[in-house]
Amino acid sequence: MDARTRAERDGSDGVAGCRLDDFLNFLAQRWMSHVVWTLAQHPAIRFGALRRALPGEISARVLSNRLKALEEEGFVVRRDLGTLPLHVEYSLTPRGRLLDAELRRGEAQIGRTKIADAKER
Amino acid sequence: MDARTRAERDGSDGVAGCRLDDFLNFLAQRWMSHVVWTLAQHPAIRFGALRRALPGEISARVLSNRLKALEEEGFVVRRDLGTLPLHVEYSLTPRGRLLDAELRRGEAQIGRTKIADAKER
DNA sequence: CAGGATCCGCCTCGATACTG
DNA sequence: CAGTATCGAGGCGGATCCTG
Repeated sequence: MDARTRAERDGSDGVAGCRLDDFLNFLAQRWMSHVVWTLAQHPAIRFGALRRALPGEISARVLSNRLKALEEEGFVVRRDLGTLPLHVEYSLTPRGRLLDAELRRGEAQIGRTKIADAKER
Repeated sequence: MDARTRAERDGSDGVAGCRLDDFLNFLAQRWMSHVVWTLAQHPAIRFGALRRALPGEISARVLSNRLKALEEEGFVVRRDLGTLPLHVEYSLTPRGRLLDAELRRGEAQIGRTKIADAKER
């Protein structure tokens, strides 16, 4: 599969907004910000607990994808604690905590701003 | 059509990340940040010029949608200058300039960070 | 020129079933 | 328990055609 960023595929390199674009896409993925937010409230948390801690129903598949992505970007560490029944803990890295701080800041900045849904009309 | 925000549909009201979620979705829509960035470089700019000023090819339909969304959120003003051939100018509101500043700040914060694509694997 | 209307492919997510 | 594999549905964005 094409592993390049969207900015790269667009040939829009060198123009402001590229890296930012990828960053926004990364964060805007469904559940992503919730996952970060929830991880930030625990020193470490297991897969199932994290899943239940999230508001609403997130499928295991998606949670797994998000955690993997976060890990790849260095926001999260995965710790496998032996076996049977499987125990895995996730926690934010220092960089992850920075991200959380940024998100909180963003939320504060938005303040009372209302943003309608992003649907096409 | 369902005009509620995703956060509302998820029943995740009251949990941190809702409004932020919508905001991220809003900004992460394709071309959105580029449109804001480009608008910020002109006091006012016409539809076609804006279209050509954007890096890569954006369809008229999508640009129209983005501008409409930005206008609805109070980031952009649309000025219709008489008729034939149609002339329409778009420009950022003070609030829109604030948004641009935030985006620039975000970009600076990201710095040399690389974020991989948001695709599923 | 500035868009609206349509059609359509692709991607993302959700649900379900399965495994070490 | 912590995932992976597979399938299907819905939504977003691109292309094309059309109009005041």
